[in-house]
Amino acid sequence: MAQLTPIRQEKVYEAAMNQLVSLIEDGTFSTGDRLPTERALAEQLGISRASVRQALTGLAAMGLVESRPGDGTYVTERRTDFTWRIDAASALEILEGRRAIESGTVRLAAQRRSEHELTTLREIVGAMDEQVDAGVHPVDTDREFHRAIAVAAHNPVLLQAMEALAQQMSGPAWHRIKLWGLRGAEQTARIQDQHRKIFAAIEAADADLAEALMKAHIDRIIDDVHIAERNKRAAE
Amino acid sequence: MAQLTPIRQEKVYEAAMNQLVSLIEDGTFSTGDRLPTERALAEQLGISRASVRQALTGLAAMGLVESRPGDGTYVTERRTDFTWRIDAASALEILEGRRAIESGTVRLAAQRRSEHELTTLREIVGAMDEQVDAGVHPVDTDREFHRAIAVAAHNPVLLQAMEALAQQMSGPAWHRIKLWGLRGAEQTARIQDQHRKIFAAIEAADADLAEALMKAHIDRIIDDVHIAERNKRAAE
DNA sequence: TATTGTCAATTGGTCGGACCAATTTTAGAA
DNA sequence: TTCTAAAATTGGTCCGACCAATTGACAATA
Repeated sequence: MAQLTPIRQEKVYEAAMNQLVSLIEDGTFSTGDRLPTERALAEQLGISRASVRQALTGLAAMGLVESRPGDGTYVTERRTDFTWRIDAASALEILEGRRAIESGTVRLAAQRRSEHELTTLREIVGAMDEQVDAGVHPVDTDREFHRAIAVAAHNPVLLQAMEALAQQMSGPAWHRIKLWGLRGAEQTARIQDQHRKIFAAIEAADADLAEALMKAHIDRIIDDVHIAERNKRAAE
Repeated sequence: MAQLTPIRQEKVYEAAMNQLVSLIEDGTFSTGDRLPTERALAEQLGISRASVRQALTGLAAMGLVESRPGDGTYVTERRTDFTWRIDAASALEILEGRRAIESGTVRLAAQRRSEHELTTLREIVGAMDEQVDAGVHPVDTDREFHRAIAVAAHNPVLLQAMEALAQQMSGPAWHRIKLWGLRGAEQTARIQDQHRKIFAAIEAADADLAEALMKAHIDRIIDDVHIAERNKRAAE
């Protein structure tokens, strides 16, 4: 006997849902747009408002649309950026956050980096080399380096977390650390050496090594901060 | 100036949805079970049948339940051809973020936890034990556990990062992951065992062990999501 | 002028009731 | 006992009504 497949009767509200999803996906209704009113949709689709509401409820549950009473129904903004509300924190607390986030980030970067991203990183390391040789502190380039790693990790969550922290690293507390801690040709050379090793580990796709190096890198900075705090207290 | 947050009025069908989701996630209604009839739910919840249907439509759109005319509404069995669209990817991204953040958090918690925080954690683990023994899935308690660890880490940056991620873990994909990714007495027992070991490491102030255990814990969940996704594709 | 208050129109949210179609159960007929 | 047809149950759809929130127009007020 032939294999019979059960007839699947498409429900009205499912049909409406599919139609609306198509219109949203092909851009007829773009993110932020307001959909026609429920009553208008009901009329245009030739179905009852109850069915329209079922369809919209489904879309809302999937996170595709959002309804506001008295206003209308809107296509949800595809928010890649969720709010990392990070209150002003001490330099140490931020560094501890970076230690966690960046050690996970560099691990993924070592596994996923593309050739192009590898080239970018190589260029950044080279640029830092030049600046160090010229006796300049590669502050901005350093930030670029860490950001490029986050990009290479191909994870927007971690990338945004890093950027949120980077933004915090411009407060007064952070400024003082640069003055007291990260001065001196010797420290600069040390940091640059760590950068080179981290890049090498990423290039070699050695995730464990890259993670360990990044932890050591930030741990050293944390130590510097501790020393800076101590010097500061002593100076007072 | 004080920060004002817009008042968000919970709609009736959303409240019903949340209540049903909870009951499904903690196993009161298990996979394959038949829910009460719409009319019964309407009466028990004290709302109209229309609102009940909205809630059920939402759950159906998330792939949590399935309705059959003339029969009833059932908690979805493992495979359904309903699209679990975009969200699987973002779920993995969030889990990767958690892996990084929580492994750093638990390390600090092991070093800094106070006696009081230790007591809190012990109580949470105990509560989870009871729930597991009672055959209930400790969904909320699990969240409490992870949050308590972040509190014990004494780092507001990491705590806020964790809460930001926790807030993201409420989309449709997550309900499905909880439903048929982390289901089964076996998996529940495994997870609870991991929780106990993590707590023990924190209690013993063994930061390295705690970090390793937390990574393994989340890696297993990531594996589960991969498996669930693979099952999904295989069923299509 | 600029702010505040008022009112009407619009829109989504909720409700109750009604009927249909599919399914299951029941009761009756063979 | 077995089969069949009616009845009860259940989800699917529709209608009409009212509520509550929002908006915009316009008057009132400082």
